[in-house]
Amino acid sequence: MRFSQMFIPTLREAPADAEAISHILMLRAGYVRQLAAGLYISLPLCTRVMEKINRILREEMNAIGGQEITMPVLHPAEIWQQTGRWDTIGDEMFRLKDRGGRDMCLGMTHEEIMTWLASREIRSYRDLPQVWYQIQTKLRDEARPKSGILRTREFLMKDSYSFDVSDEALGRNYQLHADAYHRIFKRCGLEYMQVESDPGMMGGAMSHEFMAPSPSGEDDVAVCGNCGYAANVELADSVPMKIEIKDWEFEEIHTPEKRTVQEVSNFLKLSPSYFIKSILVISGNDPVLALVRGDQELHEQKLSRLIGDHRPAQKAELKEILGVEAGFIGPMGHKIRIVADNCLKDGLYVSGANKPHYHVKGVKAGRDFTPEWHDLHVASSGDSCVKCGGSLTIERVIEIGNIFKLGTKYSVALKAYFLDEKGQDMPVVMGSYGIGPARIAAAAIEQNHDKDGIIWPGSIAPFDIEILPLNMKDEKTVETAEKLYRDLTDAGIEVLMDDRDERAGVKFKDADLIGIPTQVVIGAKNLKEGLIEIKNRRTKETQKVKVDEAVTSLNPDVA
RNA sequence: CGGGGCGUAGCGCAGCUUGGUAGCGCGUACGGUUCGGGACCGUAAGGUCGAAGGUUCGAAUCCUUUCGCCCCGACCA
Repeated sequence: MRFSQMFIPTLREAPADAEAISHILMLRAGYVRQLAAGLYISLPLCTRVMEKINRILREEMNAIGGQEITMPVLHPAEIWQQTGRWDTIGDEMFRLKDRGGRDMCLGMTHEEIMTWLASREIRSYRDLPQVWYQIQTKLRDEARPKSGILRTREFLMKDSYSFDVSDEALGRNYQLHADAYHRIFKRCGLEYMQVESDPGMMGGAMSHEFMAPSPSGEDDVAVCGNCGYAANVELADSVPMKIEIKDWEFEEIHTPEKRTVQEVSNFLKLSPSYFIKSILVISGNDPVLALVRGDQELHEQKLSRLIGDHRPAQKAELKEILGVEAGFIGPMGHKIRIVADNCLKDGLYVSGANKPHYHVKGVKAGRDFTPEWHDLHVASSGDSCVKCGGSLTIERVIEIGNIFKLGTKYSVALKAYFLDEKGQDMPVVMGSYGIGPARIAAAAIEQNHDKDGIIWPGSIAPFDIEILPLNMKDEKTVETAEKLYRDLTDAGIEVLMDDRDERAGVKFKDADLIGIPTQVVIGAKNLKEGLIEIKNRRTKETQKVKVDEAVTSLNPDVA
């Protein structure tokens, strides 16, 4: 492809409303343009990258027996009503009516439609297993689109669905997908990890996420450096840092106007880890007192899994239920349900005294209060691994893929049953598996760039090689470039040739921005000695090569 | 949805406090000189100042409403 014939609108300056590196570079290098919040136009270069990624996805999905199909993006409401998600999903679903007044929605995912198809077509255990996938547009009315291409309202997703006769069979397909995902992300040149994740509202039994470390990510994972335990902090278990057990008498301390853990901690010159943080929440109509150590954050999702939906208590409720104002709550002497983080089992602590402007020192679990024990804290750096005791670190990541064991939730709701060998009607056992190709591209940029621009991993770069004839008015340069362009193209290499009549500097700058892994620089001076330069975009290392040996040195199959 | 910020030429910005009819850099077009890391000189085109309403002799500037975009948080099947 010739640069002059390709639409590559590079920008000298980054538009002001871009923040994430991948967003800035995709705009500057002429890969995308924004249409509206969370809606992006993919320009020619980006489209090539997406095709590269999608090809890898197809190859690996086909390799595990996936069959590509294409589902509509516009869905009738009824199917979503049958699984209940029409009502549970809310504003994130784009809804509309057709001319006949029928409720419709735009697909944010395809469990329902895939299951609908299975329910009509799968009759016998002999029809199973099936793995169907598509690379299809999803639409979600995101509360907050952000970070350029990372969180958009319309995006491509590779989503596959497995249909099996049993949990064991599902387990096999689940593992096949996990293996395929590892191959996919490796081939795409990403640094990534597989972590345990919360099946959440997908209603499944087990799920994992594939995460690419990047400061632009939106999730945090806890990773054990020793045994490899890795989990989304949404569910990560951890053992908090141990504290030295104090030998305190039970005593009341006057703490005037000191309400927060931080304030009392400063006042008493005592680390926050010696405090009990007491948080009153209302679950349904019942108050629940949740306790974590002073240096911890209460984990809302863990609490939800324990006590169900809840909300923080209001000030008035707090006073009414506990008889004391916020800031001086302690776990002692209350009749309500109390749940506490495991780490409070041992040791003596400071907590509110249940009377204004007083705290107590020497509070002991089992003696002064008897809670239900659970893991209720947010894992943080420095905590210990629950599996091996190793040290946990927290990393910011971009979610690039996920796999779910769905079980029979959707098949039961949509009556996707089959007859087993005994002639019994059984619900199909399902899994669902997603990958966001645009997120792969964005993560690749986040992980591979420098001050000058993008550095694509070769497998997903828009081109393999960019040829830079530095002076288009020099006959020898042009002649050499044209021949090399033909020879490389004939050798099956994807080449972009910057044939624009631009100054050398402009070509260098644009080439670095665009990020094609290998640059071939053709300049008059070197040409006099019969040489051209091969430059590695990542290392900036340059190697001078004889013109007639160029194709050989550049062709990885030969070299 | 809560909090914050920003909308002025294709892009980046100034002008707004203290109203007087819009400017700078880059880019674009044309001419010339240049030609290995975003060249230089000259000429030119390009803006209903996000939109609507109001105040005023006069509004980019003051007031009201509204739309859009970004960031933080909540949410994220």
